[in-house]
Amino acid sequence: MDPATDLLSFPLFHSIKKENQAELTDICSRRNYKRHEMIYAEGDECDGFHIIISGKIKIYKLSIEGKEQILQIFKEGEPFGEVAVFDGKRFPAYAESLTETHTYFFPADDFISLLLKNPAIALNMLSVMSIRLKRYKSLIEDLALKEVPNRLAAHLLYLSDMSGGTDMLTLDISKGQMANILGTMQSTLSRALGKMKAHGYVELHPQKRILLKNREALEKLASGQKLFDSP
Amino acid sequence: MDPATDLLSFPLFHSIKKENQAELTDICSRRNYKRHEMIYAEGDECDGFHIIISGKIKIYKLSIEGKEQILQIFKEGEPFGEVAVFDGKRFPAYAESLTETHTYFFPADDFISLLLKNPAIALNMLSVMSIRLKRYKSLIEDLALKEVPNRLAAHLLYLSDMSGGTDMLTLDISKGQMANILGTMQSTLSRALGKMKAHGYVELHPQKRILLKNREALEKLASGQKLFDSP
DNA sequence: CGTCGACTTGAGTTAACTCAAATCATGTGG
DNA sequence: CCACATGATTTGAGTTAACTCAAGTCGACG
Repeated sequence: MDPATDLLSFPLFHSIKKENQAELTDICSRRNYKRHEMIYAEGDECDGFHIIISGKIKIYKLSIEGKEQILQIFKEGEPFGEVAVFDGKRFPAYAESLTETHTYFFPADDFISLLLKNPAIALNMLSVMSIRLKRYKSLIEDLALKEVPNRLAAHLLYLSDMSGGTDMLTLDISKGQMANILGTMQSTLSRALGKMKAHGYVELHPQKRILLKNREALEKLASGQKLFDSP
Repeated sequence: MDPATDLLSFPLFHSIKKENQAELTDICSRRNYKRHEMIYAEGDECDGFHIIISGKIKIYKLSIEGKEQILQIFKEGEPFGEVAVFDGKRFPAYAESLTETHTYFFPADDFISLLLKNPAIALNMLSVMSIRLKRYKSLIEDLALKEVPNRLAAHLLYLSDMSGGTDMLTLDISKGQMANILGTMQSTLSRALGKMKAHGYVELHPQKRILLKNREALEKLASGQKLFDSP
């Protein structure tokens, strides 16, 4: 639990210079959140960003009627809230813990001056943000160009990738939350999953588990092809 | 037309160190594209990124049926293609010139080593990418949570912002391309604009010009409120 | 003035939405 | 260990925004 060694284990800081390691430890502080606690709201002034030590949080937007669109779910090791650090002032979305969560918090100004002394970390940060941009681009593509079953297939395959390519997924969120990631309703998601089951592409098991049975078909769906309702 | 002074005029390079200015000039080269030329395709290996000297390009995704979703349109002074430089290997979307376009091209490796010597430029780049992430977040929000008329209102107000807050917009793209930005069909866009006109929110003028007549109503629409079909 | 691409309008269809009811899981206290 | 309560999920029925396809109109430009 020594912060110094702890911090260096995050990929973001691997390449920090020896002489700045103490500074890194100094500027960061620990923050703790209970389940379902608001970490920041859209429009809040940005004071810094977090790296997750343990737990799980969601970044989301709210419509005027209160419907939510989840932009991303972050787990241990991942930074969040960094956008507001570099572009200026305010958080562009909400952040809320899904489980009990512990983070290291880095004040914006201190972190920027650390970056100026450690360009390698700035490069790491650029790479983190690049990956995020990429993900957002494909989310936009999905929302604009694909229908729900196709988005669902893409998401299932993504989840499988994230857990090392296994065919037996264990969802760590409710199906309602998953619908919010896919930009649809719980009932629509349920029907889409039902159809996939009927076609033998997946099996639904208790305790939020889903078995992928026909990867090939799912890949086709994910790439935008329509496989349902042909005959 | 001296590249050296030219390059320094881009905000990205304002803070470059004196001793690296020559290097900056050395590594970059000029590229020229005719109207409607493909600059790179999704999945292409990334060799570097561009800054636009003059002209206009679109970044877009294609669905399997060939429908396009425009992610962004870039004009003079803006960098593009930088995501692939920092995260690795391949371009996540297509880039195509909309008009005759001239750019400075920076090879990825050379640029990264320049960044390591000029952390301030890395910070500028982080800020550029932060702004992009923010824009994508709100595009996702719009696509997932709002209907076409609301997205249209938001986009009109955005265009007005971009041109200094004027009420008389001059579109620099066709309505068909605009529909692709909004994630909808040309015909749907046309109907939505028609409704806005009928309600007196906008006036449609020849030569791609649109006059915003009721900003307040447009703001309400943009924030997700439904104003149509009440009586 | 004619032609070509851009835009609008019309008619019919559909994916996904809303709202509501029914069912299923899970955890708790008796 | 069972019965019930609570929340999550599924199913049903009706509605709607937006889609497709097609035809018609406008407008810019040679």
